[in-house]
Amino acid sequence: MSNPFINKLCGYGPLSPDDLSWLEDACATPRIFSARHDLIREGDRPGSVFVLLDGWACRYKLLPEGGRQIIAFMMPGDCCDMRVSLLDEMDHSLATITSARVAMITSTQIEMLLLSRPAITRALMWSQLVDEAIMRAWIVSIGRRGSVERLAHLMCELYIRARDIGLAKDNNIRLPLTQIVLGDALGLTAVHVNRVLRQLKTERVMDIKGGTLTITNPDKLADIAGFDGNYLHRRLSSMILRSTSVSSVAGGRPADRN
Amino acid sequence: MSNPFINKLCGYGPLSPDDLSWLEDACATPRIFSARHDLIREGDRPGSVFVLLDGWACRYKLLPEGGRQIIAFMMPGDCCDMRVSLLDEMDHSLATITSARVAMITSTQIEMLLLSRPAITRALMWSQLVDEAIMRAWIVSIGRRGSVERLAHLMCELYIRARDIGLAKDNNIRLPLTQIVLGDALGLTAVHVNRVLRQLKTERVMDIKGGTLTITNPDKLADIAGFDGNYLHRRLSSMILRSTSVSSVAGGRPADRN
DNA sequence: CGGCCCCTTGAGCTGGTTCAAGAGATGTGG
DNA sequence: CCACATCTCTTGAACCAGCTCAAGGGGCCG
Repeated sequence: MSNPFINKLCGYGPLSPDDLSWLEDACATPRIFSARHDLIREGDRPGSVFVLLDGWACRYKLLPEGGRQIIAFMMPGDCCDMRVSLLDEMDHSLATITSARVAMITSTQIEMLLLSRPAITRALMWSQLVDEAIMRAWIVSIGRRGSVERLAHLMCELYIRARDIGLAKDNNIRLPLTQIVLGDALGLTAVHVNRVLRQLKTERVMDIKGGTLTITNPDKLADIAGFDGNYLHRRLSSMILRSTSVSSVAGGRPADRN
Repeated sequence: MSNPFINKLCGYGPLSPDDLSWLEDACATPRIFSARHDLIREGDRPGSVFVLLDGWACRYKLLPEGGRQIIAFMMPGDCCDMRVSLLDEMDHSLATITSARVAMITSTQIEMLLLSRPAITRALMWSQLVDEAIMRAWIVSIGRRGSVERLAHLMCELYIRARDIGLAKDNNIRLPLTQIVLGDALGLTAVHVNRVLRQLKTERVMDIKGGTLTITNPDKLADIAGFDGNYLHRRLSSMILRSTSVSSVAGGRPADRN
């Protein structure tokens, strides 16, 4: 069985056979967690780096009043920041969404990696840069996009990411996210997520049914979202979803809004 | 004149005299930029790492429809991610807010740093982890907090950060942000920012006047914001603003919202 | 079979937006 | 040093996107 984490890192730069076997070893004894299980909580001392080998997970924070905001989705191959072990306290939590297979790399292994495995370190840096770029995109979405655009944008992101790790068939991906979870990620109510989904379904743009996302009209979806995938910094794969309408932005205008 | 960047890094771990002089050199020839000047734009190829020595700056993204979302504020001592030079294309822009003195460290210098200056590298990692934590906090704020809490939370963040670099006198900090800029950061309209500010002023919590933020009632501000500063991962300074109401969250509850 | 989520839909409410217009600021050139 | 132009701030009034509350239906698991 291939390791999605290793596949992903390979996409970010060439790794030696030594590197590969180091990674194999590090992932050799994954643990299985059930769905909706906290891997680590805000306030905990970070022990090891989590690498998601199978299933879905998310980072989230809870609010005093009881609300939850999801900060990132993790899918197979994703891992949490390799530098977390520097911190003495987690500032957010990590939980599975589905049941999941996760490898845990100890901080001593990470230390070793940083010292003696520059190629892996570099690949991990890439992967972290992408994760950060995704967070920036979330801030923009939540801050400035309406609910339809926002949901469309997230679907574009998740579709491309799933596609890049070989999880897309036709225009389908597995998307085991309830409307509640989507709401917590998008800063919306589950009720409103439901209405937005219905609208997009009615307009023959996309549909989520039975844990599967089907993108009926990719161009229209990307157009609604104002999606420009450059922030995902994929080097490899060609992209199906490409924005037709947004390219003009890149051109740029001065910093005139102030 | 002391270098706020070096001061900040020193706060994250001990640096040798060699490290210090390396940093001095790297910052030796800063450039001055006028206010509201783009340092680098989305789509540009990143050339060097920007280190803000004086003034304020921000990261932002523009939307197709013309809106702007600010993603982060930078104050003296802050720098952009040292790994950006890995990327072939910026996914966001960087602009000054006030006139600013900024050092530019070339990617070759960064390469050298990564190879031969582990203590600096480590300190930079810390600083990046904090920047990421701040982004997470922004996602939570924008996604789940009402406008008053949201603005209060941002003010707590900026106050603490300014304070930690010695820019606070009493309960004042310089805050050269227009209501438009605040709106672009908070995902709100300038008009509504104005109303929120008026409310907080009327309630004797805080006030922004003439480019200066005055926190009249720190406890109440932190309370409104639901502010818990742990995410800023300060090791050093004691904290004036501490949340009285939020500690219960850390305790935790299972991942039961799904 | 029963219970518990999750999804779905409706109706009314509200926080924040939009539009508009006037009053400070701030800066710039003569 | 004044006059003018251009921002920014402020306030009001109407509107609307998304929320809240509520209630029924469907699917999955024990």
